[in-house]
Amino acid sequence: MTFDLLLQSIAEKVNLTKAEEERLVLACKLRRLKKKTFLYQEGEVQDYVVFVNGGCLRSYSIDDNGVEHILQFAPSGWWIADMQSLLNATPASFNIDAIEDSELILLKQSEINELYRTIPQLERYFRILAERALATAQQRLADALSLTAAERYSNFCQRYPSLIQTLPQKYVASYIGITPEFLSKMLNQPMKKS
Amino acid sequence: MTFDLLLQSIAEKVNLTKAEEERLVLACKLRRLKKKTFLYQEGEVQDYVVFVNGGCLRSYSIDDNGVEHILQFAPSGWWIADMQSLLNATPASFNIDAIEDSELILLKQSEINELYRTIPQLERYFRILAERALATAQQRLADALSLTAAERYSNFCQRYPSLIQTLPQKYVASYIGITPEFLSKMLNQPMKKS
DNA sequence: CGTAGAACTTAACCTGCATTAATTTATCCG
DNA sequence: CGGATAAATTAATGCAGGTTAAGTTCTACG
Repeated sequence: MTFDLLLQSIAEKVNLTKAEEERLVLACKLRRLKKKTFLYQEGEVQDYVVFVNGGCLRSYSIDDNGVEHILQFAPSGWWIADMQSLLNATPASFNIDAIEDSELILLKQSEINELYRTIPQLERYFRILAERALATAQQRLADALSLTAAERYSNFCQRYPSLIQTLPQKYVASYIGITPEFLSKMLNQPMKKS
Repeated sequence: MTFDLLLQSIAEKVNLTKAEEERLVLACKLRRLKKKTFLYQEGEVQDYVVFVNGGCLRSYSIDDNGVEHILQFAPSGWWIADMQSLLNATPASFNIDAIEDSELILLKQSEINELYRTIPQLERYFRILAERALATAQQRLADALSLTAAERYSNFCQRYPSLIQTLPQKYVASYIGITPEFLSKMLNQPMKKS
């Protein structure tokens, strides 16, 4: 069934009744997204929270020189959104597109707020989700401020061993904050400690 | 009253009854912290969430060379915690100390989880808090990846005009990810655009 | 007040990573 | 399979920001 992965992922954190699960599923929209096509672009208001049911998305910003900076990868089973745009209903400063052909479950922000009223456990689920995402973001920020490029690459490999296998190298470079050229050089040189 | 600022800050997001407010206050502990003294150090488990009732705290990591990297400032009215340590009950990788003499309201993580059961609105409050903090962290990460030091400084001034007035310059340097020497140079040179 | 320790400044030199550009290899798709 | 396009490599050169070190100003507090 299409919503299995979503419901299972929720069940790991909170318990919903069958009736609650059904109500939730009714609020969802399905969408397929071809590789390299956008879900959202900078400047649009992003009013959906996205669960990746299959495939892989990424969110990224584009700087003044046209260089992309990847903020997040969202493989199967992950959520992704531009929180700033979602919470304030302001134009997004990030883009989200598909790295592979993907299948998405969309939940409109306004629907979620409705659901909170009738399914308190869902609010708990998203609280837990936001707290964990915050913990991750804090750690990544600390890493960005204090580690060298080589250490950040090493971290990435440890934390996301499966992504390293499948992602084009240039995306990894963008995520850890260096150019593809420099990553290539690092990997093909007698590497130093760490 | 001591808990006015806390209750007011909660009331901006959700509504608690008087009875709920009282139950919350009963779970709180007060603590004063002298300037430059630690609330937590790296390696300890941080089991409290902290509301700053007066003064100012900061959280920061220390890298292999002994250099401090500030993750967050928490002036009066803000929350601060090491989420990783708090959620997983693992030793913290961040330090938290007082930049000024401060007065703190502490809430133990286990108490919060208890309170969620009897005060659903409190869970909503912390969901909103976590979501907003996440939005901020995402934006700061994007800035760290894509902006120059001068742009990050300019951003900081716009976003935290009051902090710029009171904070020692070296803390601002640490927050935006440069050395105090370089910040000083930037500020005393014919500055470029942005 | 005075003085000791912070905080800030200045300047010379250094380096990690960026930029550019040319070449090679991999991947997609008709 | 083959040709086009994207990804990865290599190498020369450049620069933002770091490092070190010495000097100066600020600030706390006895």
